[in-house]
Amino acid sequence: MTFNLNSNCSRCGKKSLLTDQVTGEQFCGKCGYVTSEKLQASGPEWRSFQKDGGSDPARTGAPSSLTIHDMGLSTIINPQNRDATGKPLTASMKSTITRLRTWDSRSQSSATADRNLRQALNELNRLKDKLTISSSVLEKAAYLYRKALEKKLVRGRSISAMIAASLYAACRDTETPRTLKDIAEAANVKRKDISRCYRLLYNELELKMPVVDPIQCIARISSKLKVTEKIKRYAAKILKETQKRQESSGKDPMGLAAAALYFSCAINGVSITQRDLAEAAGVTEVTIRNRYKGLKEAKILELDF
DNA sequence: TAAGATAAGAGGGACAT
DNA sequence: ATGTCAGTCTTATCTTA
Repeated sequence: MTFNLNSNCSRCGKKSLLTDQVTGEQFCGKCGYVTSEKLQASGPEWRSFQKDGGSDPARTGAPSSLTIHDMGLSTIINPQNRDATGKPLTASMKSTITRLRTWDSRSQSSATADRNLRQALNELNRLKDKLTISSSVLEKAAYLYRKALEKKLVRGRSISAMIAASLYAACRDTETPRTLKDIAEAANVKRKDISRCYRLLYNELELKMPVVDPIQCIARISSKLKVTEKIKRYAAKILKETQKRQESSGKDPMGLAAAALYFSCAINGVSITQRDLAEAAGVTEVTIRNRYKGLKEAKILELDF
């Protein structure tokens, strides 16, 4: 969308004519009067992505036109539901993009920001497949990244670290149990970098995150192991008790859940090695032992549920 | 072989300077 | 802003049952 300061609105007379980049309509920003429905051929050539394999950055933009103040480089998100390689988007990505288009049409995004966003969304799409993320979480992640972009938080940081951090934040917010480690492995970015970006998002966007519930983690760990419902329920009871006694603050929720499961197995006569449990939970055996020791010292294990 | 113990090192929060 | 401190978690190695 761009200002056309040379002409006046023929209804209200104000110099506030705007051009819709998609339809080419000219309308007045003050009174809404549409002055021209003629399609001006200044729309971007989206073909360039699909034809050239998308690797040439010089060909990613629209053809510039001097008739518009920004030379036609103000962008919209590609109205075709295809990714940068020309493949159709998945259904969940489609809804994400649809929402972003709405945002996009309302803000004057720069070409670089748009390119950045597109690259990030590509990465996000990749992560979704690796981590099996639901579409609502995905949208949240895209939204957060968008906010980060607006606040210029991405400058000087890697796109993949930032989009991974956005995804992690979205998972935290929706109580989807994914650890920093999970995401770091999927994104091929160091855990430390993602965590730094996450903290940045957390502070700058003033996010309020619910604390990770270890009970949620039980399901996640036991899905990788074959564990009966009974054992899961027992482990959940242990965790509820530790939460009640404030034994759980500051501890890795995955470690807590793993220790509770370990004990639950022991009580129910199921033998399971700390090693397998540690692997499924993504923590070390030492951590499980420490949490287990903590449970013993708190006498939680002496309770009869 | 599984589990426990110990030690060194990393990263981040709280708090003071 | 910067440094220190206590607490957590990880990695590695050794010991114990």
